[in-house]
Amino acid sequence: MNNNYELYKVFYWAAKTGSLTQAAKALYITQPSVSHAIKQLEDNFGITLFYRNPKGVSLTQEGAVLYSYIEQSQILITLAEEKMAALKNLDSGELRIGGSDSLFKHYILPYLEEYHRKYPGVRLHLNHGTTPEVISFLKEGRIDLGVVRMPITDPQLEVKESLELQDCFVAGPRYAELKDVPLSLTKLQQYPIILFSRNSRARMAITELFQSYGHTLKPEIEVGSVDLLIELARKGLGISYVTREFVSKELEAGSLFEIKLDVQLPPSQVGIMTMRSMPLSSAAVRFMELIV
Amino acid sequence: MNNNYELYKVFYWAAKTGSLTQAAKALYITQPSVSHAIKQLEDNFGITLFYRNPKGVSLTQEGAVLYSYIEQSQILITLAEEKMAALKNLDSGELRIGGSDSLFKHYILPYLEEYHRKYPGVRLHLNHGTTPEVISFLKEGRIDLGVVRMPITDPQLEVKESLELQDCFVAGPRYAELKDVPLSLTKLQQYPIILFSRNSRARMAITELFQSYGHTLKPEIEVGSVDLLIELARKGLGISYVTREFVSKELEAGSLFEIKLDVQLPPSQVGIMTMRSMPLSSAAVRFMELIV
DNA sequence: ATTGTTCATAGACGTGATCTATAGCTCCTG
DNA sequence: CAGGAGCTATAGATCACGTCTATGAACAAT
Repeated sequence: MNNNYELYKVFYWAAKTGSLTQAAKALYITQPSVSHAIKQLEDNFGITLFYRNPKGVSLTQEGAVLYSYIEQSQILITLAEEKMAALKNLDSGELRIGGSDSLFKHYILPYLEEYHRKYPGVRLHLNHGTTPEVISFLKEGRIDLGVVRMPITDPQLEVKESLELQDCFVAGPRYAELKDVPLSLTKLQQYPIILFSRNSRARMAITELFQSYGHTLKPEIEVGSVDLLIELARKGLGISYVTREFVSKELEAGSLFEIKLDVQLPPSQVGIMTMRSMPLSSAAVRFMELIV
Repeated sequence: MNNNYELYKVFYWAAKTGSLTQAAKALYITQPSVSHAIKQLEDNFGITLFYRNPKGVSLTQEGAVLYSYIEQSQILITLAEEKMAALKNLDSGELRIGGSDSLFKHYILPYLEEYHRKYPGVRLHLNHGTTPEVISFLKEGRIDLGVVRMPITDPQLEVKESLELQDCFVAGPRYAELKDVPLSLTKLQQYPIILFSRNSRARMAITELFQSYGHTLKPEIEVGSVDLLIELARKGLGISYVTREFVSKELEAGSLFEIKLDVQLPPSQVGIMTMRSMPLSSAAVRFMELIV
């Protein structure tokens, strides 16, 4: 009694339509094939499933019992196929992105809006965390892709550089005297420096830079949010180290200005990380296409 | 996207075991076959269903969605197959018999007891009614077989004669003077006759017999139950026309005696009716075997 | 009678599921 | 570090079996 499950599909349609001929049409096969399939089922079970009437077929007692199970089963399969089709053309599904709040706000957000407009059926999840946390999320399968600062060296990860950012020091009107005057690192350190407190890539990069010039960077203030970093600089509490692209509005408006240095600050790359071994969901693939 | 449902069986086992190799073993096919089947599903959907890990496979997001549907579907099919096996070897199912109460009580009952002992899983239904009613039940598919008096001439019905009965007149001690004295029909009619009231085969037969001898049978009392027929005769209220085999106990005990007639009363046949066009359920087939 | 249904059966055909063999990969172990 | 033991993927050959066409048989309706 090892039935090919395909036979149940035939049985389902035969029972549902009450006609082997109709079932054949629904399944795009010929009537003898249906006849044969039903016969197989009946032989395998050793039970007659249909009465053969002059104008079709009808279920026997036992056939009706079988149908009560098979009907549900077939409906589930149909639903499954519809669901998969929906997932494929992104009428449903979900996209889970990991990264820092600032990147979300200033880089990812416009793409997310566009994505959501195109695929309103896809549920969006944002998980913020530090770069190592985001990598963990990825490896645990909790997110589809991560948006972080380079460099990432993990061999398990596929990283695609997608955006170049330039970090810089900015200050508010209070320090107007520094405007347009190239500053040395030594001079800079005489002012209160405001840095991002968390162990971020950007923080590490600037610390290393100072060290390579023989300086030690000691921030006056440390904050946990990029927005706060900007706010504090505007209010004149010090000089903030921020990503230039994230303060473009303030720079244009004049509420902040960039401090020129006599050394070149290295640009930083933003990369999109994915797990090398894990195939991307369609939802994620489309987002990647969008962002490039 | 027109998947062979057999593929879902493979998918189910692959997902369930987390290993194509294990799935292959469960399905008694080879690992490449499983590999191939999964690939087909993935190609047809255009969606990757499994992550290929070094020690097996695991479901992707989309694969997990599919699994949630397919798992239910497959469980239903498994249940269906178990149910059908149970129906086949009569661990479940039902047997529905139509007939008269007297035949149930005096003829069918012992077979029903034996049947129930052999197949306790089969639910038994008895539907009593007159012969035409039983025939209707059969044609409406409300019973599997009918037990009735012959003759039955309906061409749609298959009838198997299974028992010969002899109807006779019986009386109680009150009429002891009639014992062992052959009686003519004319004489008989001088006594109060008790007949079954309903339009039964037995009643029709005896009425016809009287007519063939130029008499008209006018019962003093009519009752609707064979038991009452017997009871009234015992109490001396008249002479009952009953089936000899159904009063064998009373005849032996002496509470009733048979009245000899100078004419031969024709025997009557009991037949088991089934619908010619409808295959019998296994439960019914077994019962037929038992009763023959 | 005749025509149009229905399902069943027989036999031929060809696809496609399954097989064997093998490669590539990771992990574990001596 | 080499070798073994897992795992899955791929290629190519084979043949079972699902599907087809053609036909029959039974029944209903015109």
